[in-house]
Amino acid sequence: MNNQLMPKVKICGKCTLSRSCLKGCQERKLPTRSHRVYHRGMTLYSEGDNFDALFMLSSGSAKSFITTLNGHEQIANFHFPNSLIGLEGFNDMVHAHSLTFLETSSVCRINLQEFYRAMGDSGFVQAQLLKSMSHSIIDEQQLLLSIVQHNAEQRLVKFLLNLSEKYHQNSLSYLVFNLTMTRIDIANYLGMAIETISRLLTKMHSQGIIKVNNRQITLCNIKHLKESLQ
Amino acid sequence: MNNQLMPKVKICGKCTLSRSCLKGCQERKLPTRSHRVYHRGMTLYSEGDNFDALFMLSSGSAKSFITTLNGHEQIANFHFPNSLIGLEGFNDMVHAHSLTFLETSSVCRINLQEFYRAMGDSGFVQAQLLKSMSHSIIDEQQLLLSIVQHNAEQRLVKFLLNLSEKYHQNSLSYLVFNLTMTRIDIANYLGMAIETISRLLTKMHSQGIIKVNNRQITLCNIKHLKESLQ
DNA sequence: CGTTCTATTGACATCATTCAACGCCGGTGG
DNA sequence: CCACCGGCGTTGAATGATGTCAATAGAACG
Repeated sequence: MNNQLMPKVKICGKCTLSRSCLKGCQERKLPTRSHRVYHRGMTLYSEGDNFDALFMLSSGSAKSFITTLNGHEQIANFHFPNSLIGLEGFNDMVHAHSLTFLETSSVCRINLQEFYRAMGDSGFVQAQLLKSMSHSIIDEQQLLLSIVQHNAEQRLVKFLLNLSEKYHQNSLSYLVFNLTMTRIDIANYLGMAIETISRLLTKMHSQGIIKVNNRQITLCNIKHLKESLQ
Repeated sequence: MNNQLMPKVKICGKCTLSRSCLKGCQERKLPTRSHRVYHRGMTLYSEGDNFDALFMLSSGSAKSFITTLNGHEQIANFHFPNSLIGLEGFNDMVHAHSLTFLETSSVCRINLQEFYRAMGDSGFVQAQLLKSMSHSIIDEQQLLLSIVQHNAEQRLVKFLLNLSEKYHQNSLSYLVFNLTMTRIDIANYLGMAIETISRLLTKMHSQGIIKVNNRQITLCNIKHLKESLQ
């Protein structure tokens, strides 16, 4: 049902592990890259910025959002490690979103020119990029469908299960984890009132399905959660 | 706001016009292609089918949808001429959707192997594909945002404006056009009850903002429609 | 240690769904 | 040609889920 793998592009097997991948990448004619650390609230790029690089989130988390005409921020996506960031820039070569970090995060910058070169050299890189973009499309659509045909509680459950899965993919506990985003962010993302989020969390907590302790969530009954999505 | 261009890949300038593009494509080492006509209700591919080709819709319209566990059909997208179809297949090389036609339509099949070859030969083709996929991502997100932060009337208005724009891009009237999908399809797509669709259309009709005559829609006051989205 | 952001809870209002009845239209068969 | 039927669309009344408003409390940050 929601066994969606995060988009992954393993251009350089060492990248998510260490900075030493730079050398390896050069040897294999793969894009050179530079790592950098950002802190909560910092911005990687803004809507309309020139699109000259892709980014791989090595650790931490971020939100990408657009700003509507009336100045309202609308979150389009949350990002977790091993997520390739910036794919929407290929459309008209400027970033369609802004991206800010939710916590201290490490990012790997992949220069676009070098990325193109790597794509030309390697069918593998090319296939991985297409796969990644294709996956983004499917992911978006999954989210869309889940919002369209689920009620508020189901949306929230689905959100929690997706988070759980993403943590799992990064070898973290999928039963106990911390929300790196505020309820405001969640409400914004899911298109609900924060009061509704709060009420639903409280309700599920008192039903023993989950445990809520500020930002820390424990999934006590995953089976029940999954079944509630039908 | 919603000046989203349809994804377009102009590999062969003649393609949308005639069958003679085949020869031209071969000369330029571009993907060979075969045209075919489908009628209302016919299926191009189904969820899980092997992904071995992309498709370009030359004329007509179609819907792509997934089938949920309980057998419910959920529409993910409507497609109009010059739309590149099947991009979600790159993820795991099977189609993630099913696609059926809403009316008599003409489709151009682009063999995947040849498409890969063309991508290798031509940076232009490669760039156009990336652009197209990137555009799909943005499109999805736009839809998502509009659903998330708009009420039922605004969603419907946005849907009509998007349709209008797509017709415009295909050199058809953007003020008067025919819906090729049923209200059931629209309701499904927008995540609303068909009764709500019906009521809203009636309401806007009686307010003189639009005219509704069965499947024919006339936008009488585009300015007002756009403003209602804020 | 106070200010600001974030989160919870209750009372109330409202928009959208659900259920139900009915009309329209096209196709099919007697 | 008419009668019947099924899919599509409209309309009304009642219900319910979710948003809004308001008050308060807790957490985070300087």
